[in-house]
Amino acid sequence: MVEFDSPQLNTLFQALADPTRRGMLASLALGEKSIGELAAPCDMSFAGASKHVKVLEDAGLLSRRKAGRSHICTLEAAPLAQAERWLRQWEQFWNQRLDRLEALIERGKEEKQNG
Amino acid sequence: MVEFDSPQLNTLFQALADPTRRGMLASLALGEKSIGELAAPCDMSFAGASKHVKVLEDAGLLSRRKAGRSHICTLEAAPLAQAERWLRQWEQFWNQRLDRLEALIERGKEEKQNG
DNA sequence: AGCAAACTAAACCGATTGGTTGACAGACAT
DNA sequence: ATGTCTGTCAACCAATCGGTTTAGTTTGCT
Repeated sequence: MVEFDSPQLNTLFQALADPTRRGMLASLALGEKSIGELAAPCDMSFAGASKHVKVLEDAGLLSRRKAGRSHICTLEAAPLAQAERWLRQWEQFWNQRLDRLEALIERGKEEKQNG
Repeated sequence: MVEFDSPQLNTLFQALADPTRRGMLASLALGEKSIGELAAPCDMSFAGASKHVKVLEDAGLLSRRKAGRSHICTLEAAPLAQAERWLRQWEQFWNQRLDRLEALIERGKEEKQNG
């Protein structure tokens, strides 16, 4: 059966459930960023944004290295890939449903034409 | 740019962040289930499990119909597909990283041979 | 040495979460 | 009619979350 009791997935999905953090990931996809650069567009205190960064780090979604007094963050995509793999388990299921829906629509058209 | 400020994704990932709820989804993938059937393996009060079902329902992940005194739940895969689509945005990014990693490993091998 | 910049840590706050129990409602059986 | 089964709702609780402010640390600048 499908594996669902995974602390990894807990923290991962939890981290992804916040728009501020998803925004940070999107920003990181364009290249490495310091905490300050990640925090700038966030419309909240610096410390607040820094906590979001920590959540992402704890979820394994970013790594950081120190460069002078700045902390440079890099997107770590592996956990995203894991989440995607988990979601893909349902692909067959929802394709079936879509096929059924399509068939239903098709049948509706025919009835309209014939009736 | 990537779209990240989506209330849909907030509730969706939030709903997926709990192992009890992921377990319910897995159970639902095998077929329709009553609330009682979903709650049975949950090791918590009936009302507690019922609240989890409601979270999944609010996230659009399941729909229910009443049959006598039972509520029958059906998995709704569309939101899962949406989440998967969102995650797939990073596919190119992490493939790049994997390629770079692979190149690094390859270079390591060569150096071992030549040095 | 002294000050500013880039962060983290800790204490605090209100709102939400995940769970409980107990009371209630609707549908079925006798 | 009474009781039972399935499920919701409301109240409550501790813990976590998302945010703040204040203080402290490390690094760089002059």
